[in-house]
Amino acid sequence: MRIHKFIYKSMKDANSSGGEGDDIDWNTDDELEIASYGLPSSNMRLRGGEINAESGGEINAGSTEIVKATTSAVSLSSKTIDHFVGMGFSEEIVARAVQECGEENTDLILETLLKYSASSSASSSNSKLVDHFVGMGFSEEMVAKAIQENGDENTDSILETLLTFTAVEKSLQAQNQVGSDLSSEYEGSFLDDFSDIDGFSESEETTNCASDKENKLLSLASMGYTVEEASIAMERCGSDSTIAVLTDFICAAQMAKANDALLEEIEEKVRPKKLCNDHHKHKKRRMLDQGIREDEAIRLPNPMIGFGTPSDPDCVIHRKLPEAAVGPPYFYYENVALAPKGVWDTISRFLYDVEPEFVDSKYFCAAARKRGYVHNLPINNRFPVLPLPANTIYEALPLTRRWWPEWDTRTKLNCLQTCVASAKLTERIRKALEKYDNEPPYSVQKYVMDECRKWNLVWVGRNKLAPLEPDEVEMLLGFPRNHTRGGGISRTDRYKSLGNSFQVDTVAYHLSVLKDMFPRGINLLSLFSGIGGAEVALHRLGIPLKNVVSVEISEVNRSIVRSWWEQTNQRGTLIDMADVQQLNSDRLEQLMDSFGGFDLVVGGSPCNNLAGSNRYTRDGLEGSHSSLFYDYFRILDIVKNWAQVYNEKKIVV
DNA sequence: AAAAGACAGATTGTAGAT
DNA sequence: ATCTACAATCTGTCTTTT
Repeated sequence: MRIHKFIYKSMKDANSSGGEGDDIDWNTDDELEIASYGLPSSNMRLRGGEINAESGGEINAGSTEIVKATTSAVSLSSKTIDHFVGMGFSEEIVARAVQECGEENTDLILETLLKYSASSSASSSNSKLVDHFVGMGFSEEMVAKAIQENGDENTDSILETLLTFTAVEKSLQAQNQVGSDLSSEYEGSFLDDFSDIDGFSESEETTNCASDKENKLLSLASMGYTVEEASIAMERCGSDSTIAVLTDFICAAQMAKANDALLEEIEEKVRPKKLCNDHHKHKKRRMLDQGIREDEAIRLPNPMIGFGTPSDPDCVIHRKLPEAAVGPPYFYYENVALAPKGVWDTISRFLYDVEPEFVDSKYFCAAARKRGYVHNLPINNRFPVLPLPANTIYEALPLTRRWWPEWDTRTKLNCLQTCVASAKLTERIRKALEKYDNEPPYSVQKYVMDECRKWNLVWVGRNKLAPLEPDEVEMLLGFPRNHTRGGGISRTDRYKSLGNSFQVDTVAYHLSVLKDMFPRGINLLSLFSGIGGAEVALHRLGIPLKNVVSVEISEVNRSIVRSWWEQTNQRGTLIDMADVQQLNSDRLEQLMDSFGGFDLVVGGSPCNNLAGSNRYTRDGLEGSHSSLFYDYFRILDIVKNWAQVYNEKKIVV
């Protein structure tokens, strides 16, 4: 508990220049500077070589790890003193501690400093005690109540009580998200209600899981993060995540918020000028605004060909990956390109600041599919799988050619989605067209074409349009015929599974560089596998699949992949499971220990809260499904850390 | 109960015009 | 530089049918 007290205090001190209440309060100049350049989490990462062990419910375990990581990450020599002073210790004390312990052993120095800190706070008088905790950011009222309950002797239990108060208060606020103004109301009432709430929480949360969760929450709170941040992080990353992963998450979230705050700050600065000198300054503000956004925000390329396509292979010859991103293991993450603003910035920031490769599959096949791919694969010497797919609608669906009118100039289909047009619609179109013997007037053509583009209709007879058959979608996406057919899957589910899948030729092109690197095959971790687009792509490339761990929530999809696996005479092992959220580090490490880790981690997390077609719950990356992205990150991070430790061991041996 | 059918705009970015 | 029109979009929910 002492350690927490200290860290909490030092964080608060470091952040004293701004921020209050629920807002993220990290406003030191250095951090804002980092944020303003859109720089990565990698600079902020608290990742040491040996912090991937799960904390076993001990309240101190998590934060001790962080302290170790932080200290070992800092270079020794003259910077040591600055480092600890920056943590909130006085220069005098640090100097003494360094003298006592030597410069080398930063852990020991920290321990000594903590002892100093603890003994000094233990000698405080009562009023000093109140000030002490108020200085930490607790309200006077709360502190008084806590001291009353615990006496003024035991500072540890006082702090514990305060943290519990805060946690309860915050969770109350979170539950009643009526508005930010409510906090003052709660401040008045929480003390009276507290005993009841306490009883409730104790009776409800007595399982190990819950107490571990609570401990982590408290650990994070004591590190200076708000309980709100901490609980969001635990929700996103899973409650069994290590403190390191959780702090990673929070840091990245803070980055995002800081970026927004910075923008607002600048706008605030310029806004008064706009008022006194309307037109001119208005323009200037826009320019400034756009200037920053252009630097910050990820923009979609036009044409959307990424780092090259089979027909145009040499767009970008070389790229430099951020160090934290360099594999092995290799990773490949996919989602819709046309996501709400800021989504790709967040995704990229989490995935080690790798720039997404945006590719439209219309450069690979006869249907468009605008997707972003974040991966750390080499991009030279890619090659397409053979046979090359049909490149136009005519080639893909030759029987439609006969009925295709002159005025329908489409050569490519639009994105293949999960829903198809109704029979009613195609009937309306037919009736509209039947009024005319020859070519319909422009207005009708326009109507028909709009519907054709919206629903991907194709001509199957005179005046007769139809949605694509599941077989045709299969073929267009590069899957073997009947891949999703039979075995108990309905037609509707086929459309749904296919609509949510990879375009195999596109993905295979990107993955093709692995063939020479892994002639004996790879171990694959496939998250959100769907109908196995990645597996099919690798198989079609002739890359042997040794061990495949496939995680997919839909039972019919798992069955499709299993069936494909058996039909293609695979020599490897397919392990499938349902829920990425249930895939914890213990299970992962057990798997990785058994066959030597993963060579590739593929995943396309749910897009339904990002996709433009969603009228109801397009909530962005924090949506109930799309937030599973954070599980991709969590799991990838575990795999990367495992690989790092594994490689270090290999070097030693 | 499961499957199929019908229908529900908004958020983006872009190209062209002013 | 702004404005405007236009195009694209791995969907959800309710109702009807099987």
